[in-house]
Amino acid sequence: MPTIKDVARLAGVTVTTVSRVLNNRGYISDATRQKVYQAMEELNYQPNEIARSLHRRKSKLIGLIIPTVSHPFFGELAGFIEYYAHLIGYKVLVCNSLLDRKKEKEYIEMLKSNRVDGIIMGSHTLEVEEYMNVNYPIVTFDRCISEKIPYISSDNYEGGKLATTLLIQKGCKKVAHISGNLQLQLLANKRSQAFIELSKEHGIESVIVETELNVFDITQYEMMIRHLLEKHPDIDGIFASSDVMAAYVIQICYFLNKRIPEHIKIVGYDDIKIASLFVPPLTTIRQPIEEMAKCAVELIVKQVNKEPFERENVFPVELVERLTT
Amino acid sequence: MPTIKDVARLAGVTVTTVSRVLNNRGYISDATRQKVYQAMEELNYQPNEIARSLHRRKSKLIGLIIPTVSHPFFGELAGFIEYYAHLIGYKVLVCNSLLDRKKEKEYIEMLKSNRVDGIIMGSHTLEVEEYMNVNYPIVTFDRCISEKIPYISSDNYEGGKLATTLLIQKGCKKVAHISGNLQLQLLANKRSQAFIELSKEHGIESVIVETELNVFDITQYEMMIRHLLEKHPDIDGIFASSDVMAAYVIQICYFLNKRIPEHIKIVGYDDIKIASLFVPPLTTIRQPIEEMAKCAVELIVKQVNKEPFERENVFPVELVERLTT
DNA sequence: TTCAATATGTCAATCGTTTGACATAAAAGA
DNA sequence: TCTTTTATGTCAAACGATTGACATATTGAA
Repeated sequence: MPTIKDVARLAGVTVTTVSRVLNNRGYISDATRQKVYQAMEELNYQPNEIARSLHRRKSKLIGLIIPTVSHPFFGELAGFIEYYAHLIGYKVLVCNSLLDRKKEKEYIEMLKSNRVDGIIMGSHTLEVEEYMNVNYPIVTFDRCISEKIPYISSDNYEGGKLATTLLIQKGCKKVAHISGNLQLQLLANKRSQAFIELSKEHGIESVIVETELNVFDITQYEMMIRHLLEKHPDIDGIFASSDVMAAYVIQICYFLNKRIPEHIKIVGYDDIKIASLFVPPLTTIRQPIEEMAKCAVELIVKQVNKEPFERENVFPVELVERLTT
Repeated sequence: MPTIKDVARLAGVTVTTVSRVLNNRGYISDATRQKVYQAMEELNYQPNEIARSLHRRKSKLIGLIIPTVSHPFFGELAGFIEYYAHLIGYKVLVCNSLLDRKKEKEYIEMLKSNRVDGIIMGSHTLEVEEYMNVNYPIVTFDRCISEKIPYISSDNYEGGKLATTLLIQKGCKKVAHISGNLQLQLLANKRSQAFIELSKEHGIESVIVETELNVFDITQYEMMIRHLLEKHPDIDGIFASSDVMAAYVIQICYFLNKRIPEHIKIVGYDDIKIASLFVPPLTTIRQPIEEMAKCAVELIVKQVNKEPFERENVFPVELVERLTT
């Protein structure tokens, strides 16, 4: 691989000059600039970003830790994060924690070693204290870690409220909620909180089942939902805390010959792309994933540049009514 | 951030010694080793991987270029690639080309600048020649670029054959195929080729519609499929070249009151996780995504280590029969 | 006692780039 | 003509780690 020296030699100038054209600083005549460009072209020269990073002590790298990019919600989130990062010259190092505490910790260490400029945390199995000595620009999804660390979330309470209210309005007499893991101190728990409060407020019978940690044990999900519907055959409304979860519900209802929305109504959460392709198309609470992703990148950049930023970034949620309610 | 010098100072040894314990080379007494570890602990020291990369001229970075991680197939692929890369100490830089030629080129340049150890290409809008001066370990998904570059694909012809044969066996009289973009020189085109040959061989009427490049124009897909089914209302079997595409088909059939599988049978391709959650659950051709991802990482590593490797890596495909046929 | 193995230190180059300080020379403006 | 401005060069340190060559000192074993 050619270095800046090779370029300098070929262009008949010094490395200082090459560096000057590379970084647009100091005086450079057009003639020299052209010579240098030509030499770079000829050698197929690419400045070594590693050396640059080392020197300027900025890697232009953002670390992204999520449960897994293969989950549609996080996949879309990661896609947008990478999109907005790329727009401003940042690269994204994707880390799939699989909600494994050990991996999550390893990844944080790894990202620190690689001197990423910031970390976006969308996976939260670690204790709050563990973040204390991460003296990095950091942004959190759906979890409030400390006074200093900014977080991003959708308006979870409002989302839970919209979902629950819709079910009640549509005439449900007994509603169920499939929540995420409530042990983790996630802001998403407010969805469940809203569900509980609203159904109580309206005097509607309600039941909650909680999801285990291991996100992708398909048969386990099936069992759980099946069990729920068999134990409470009179459930006529379900608020699932994610669209993927709602997909399970829809399918099980199909096998149980419960017609949607006649016998049972379903509301999801997230509004991932494929939710509109379910049969029937899923009514869900839309999180503005793109805006949230953009915000995450901006929050990292602001911290890098030592600009002021908002700590609380709660995004409005929207009820997208399709055909499951 | 503390450096190796700070550690040396605190431990009362030289940087050479610290480096020796860090890299496990030369003689080191247990006592010194402990002192050094303690100093590292105390300072919360993380060796600077950027400096290391610069010196050893290996970044332990793999670049992954795909259309977008938010597409379920590529999301799952990316997830597994990251998983296997992480197992052996590699990190993954994810690049979403959005099938934009310019972005794809930019990303290749960027990855070269960042001196990634290898590139996994899953997005192919570029001309073959453009790859010529990528003198990197490289692996390709579903495209054969040159004599030297290894590629990975599923047994596309066999997949197309299995799908088409199944439709015919199940009694379809007029079958349709929704292909990807056939201009791109992808190996996936063999799915279409098999479809054409098999339906002709069995004397079955067939029709093909081709997908445009812009992957995610939802309404466009809908229009296309709707148009297809309206123009040919007697189609009773569809082979979609991806599960996502099949999801569109299923939904449109639902709206058109075509019952699946009674009136029309559908086969997808990929077997993404969510395909089993469709209603009805999708019959599809399974690509062994995990094995393919593992292979991609291994092929990069083998090239990095200058070990011999296979150029053609075609993975067997499996018919997963669910309820749409 | 002597030799080898073990343990650590010293020194400096290297990876590829940036940058500051300074020198020099040509071109341009007053 | 004299002074700026512009254009380039020279030199060397810095970023943070690795490594080879060599020196020295302490062990322990023969």
